[in-house]
Amino acid sequence: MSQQGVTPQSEDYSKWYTDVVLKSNLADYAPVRGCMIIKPYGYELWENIKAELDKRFKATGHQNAYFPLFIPMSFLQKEAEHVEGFSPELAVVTIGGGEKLEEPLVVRPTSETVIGHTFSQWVQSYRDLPLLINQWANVVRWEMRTRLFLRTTEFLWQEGHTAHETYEEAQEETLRMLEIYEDFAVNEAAIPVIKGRKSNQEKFAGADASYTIEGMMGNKWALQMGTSHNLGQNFARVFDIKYLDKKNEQQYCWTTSWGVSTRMVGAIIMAHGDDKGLRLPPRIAPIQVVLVPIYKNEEEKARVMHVVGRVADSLLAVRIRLHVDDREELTPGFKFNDWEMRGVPLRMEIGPKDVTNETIALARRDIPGKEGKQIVPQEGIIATVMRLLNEIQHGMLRQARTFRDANLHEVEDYEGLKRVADDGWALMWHCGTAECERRVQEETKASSRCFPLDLNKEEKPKDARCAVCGKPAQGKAYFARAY
RNA sequence: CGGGGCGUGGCGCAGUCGGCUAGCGCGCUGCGUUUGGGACGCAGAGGUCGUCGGUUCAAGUCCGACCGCCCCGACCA
Repeated sequence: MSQQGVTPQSEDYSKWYTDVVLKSNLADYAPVRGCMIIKPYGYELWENIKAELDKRFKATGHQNAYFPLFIPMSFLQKEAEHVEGFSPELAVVTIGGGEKLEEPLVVRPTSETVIGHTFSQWVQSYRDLPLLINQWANVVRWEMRTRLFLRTTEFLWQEGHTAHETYEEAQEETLRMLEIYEDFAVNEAAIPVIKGRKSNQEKFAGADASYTIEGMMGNKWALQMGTSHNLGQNFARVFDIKYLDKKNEQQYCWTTSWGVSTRMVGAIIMAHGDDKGLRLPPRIAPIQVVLVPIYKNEEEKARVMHVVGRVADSLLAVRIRLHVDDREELTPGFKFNDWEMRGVPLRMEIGPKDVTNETIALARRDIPGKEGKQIVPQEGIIATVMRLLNEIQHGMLRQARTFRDANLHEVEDYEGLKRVADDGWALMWHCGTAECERRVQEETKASSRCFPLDLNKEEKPKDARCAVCGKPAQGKAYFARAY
């Protein structure tokens, strides 16, 4: 790298983001436009995200399976809204083995259709329900403009697909998975999120209702970090997913789908990163602790490395993800900066003084400068590290929440919305109509994010009117600049 | 697709009133000295100047076309 560090956020947030992704070794541009190469460090982060989500899916009775990458074009065309929504961004295969194909194959942009087709064969009776399936896969959407992790032509994700006997069960599932996403975001990624329902305009093509978790990024823009859809009987009808109920009558199933993608990595970068680079929450960080040995000569090296080895072994033994940076050609100072840029939550230094005093120097990534440093005894280091990692995890969530809450504003009218539109999120009564949302987006660049579930529980006042157009309000909605 | 910027060793750039062996910083290799907040010295390796065509005694430099990338807007997890 020619220059050290990353572009400051205040100078150019978007440049900062790209710098962080490239310089912290998460990913790189690929030779194909809009595609990326996820490097080992970035992939390990994704694997940790994946493991935590997968654990939660299994715990709620879901099973993993795998469906094909290629989908017959005719499948997509069965659901009118679905095909209309996706056709502009499809990659289509027309030649196979040198021969023009009878029917073009779509590279999956999502799998509702193939899975719908399959479900129709798997489901016969109410005894087969609920059917709870998830798949980890790559998908392709031909986007006009791409950004590393946030929107790439090909991305990795998880898509859950379920079928149920009743609308209520499907709705329950839809919200259960939304809560799992929230739980992951808050407790693993340390990002507070707002759960809400998408407006008609923003919902998934083919869904009856879409739900979202929205997170606030460092520039106060919103990012949809996960979605969950109640698909009603839309896909059941076109793919003939039917079951025989207890009264021996044929019924259409109620289906759901839900997904989280590698975009989550982008969320983590932008919700926590600072001018020094990445900051990773300990629970999902590929490296939780980096240990930098310090010595001047062979004699010191021998003494230091002896202690380094002992400390490293003890931490590794209790599954702490520790990395010893024993590169000889770099100075400790360089390593400190390097690992800070790469977001490692906790740094340990062991030098001659520590060998003599039986201590270890620690530096927290979440607290900059001297404040975040301390010298601790080698004795009891496991407990110390575990405690600190836990504190860092909670500290990061607290910081993100304080920032987020400081930038949420309730507004009474359109003027109020305009005032906060490019510097935070605006909560207001909203009619939910397409015209209104289009107007707001054109005039303020802010788009409707969601009707937050928590804030729309109570009966709304009879005279609640849209803050922008004055028509009867559907509920309270957040508007914000969004990725 | 519209607006803006840019293509020169791995990365960041200079060189562009045409002129001789195409430079600089970082990185890389070797050796030595260094090492508690981005070390230093010496010796090296590495470039069909985005592509194609034109003008010229001579093109990184001028002209034309094309290709690609990045940023800002219209579609989306």
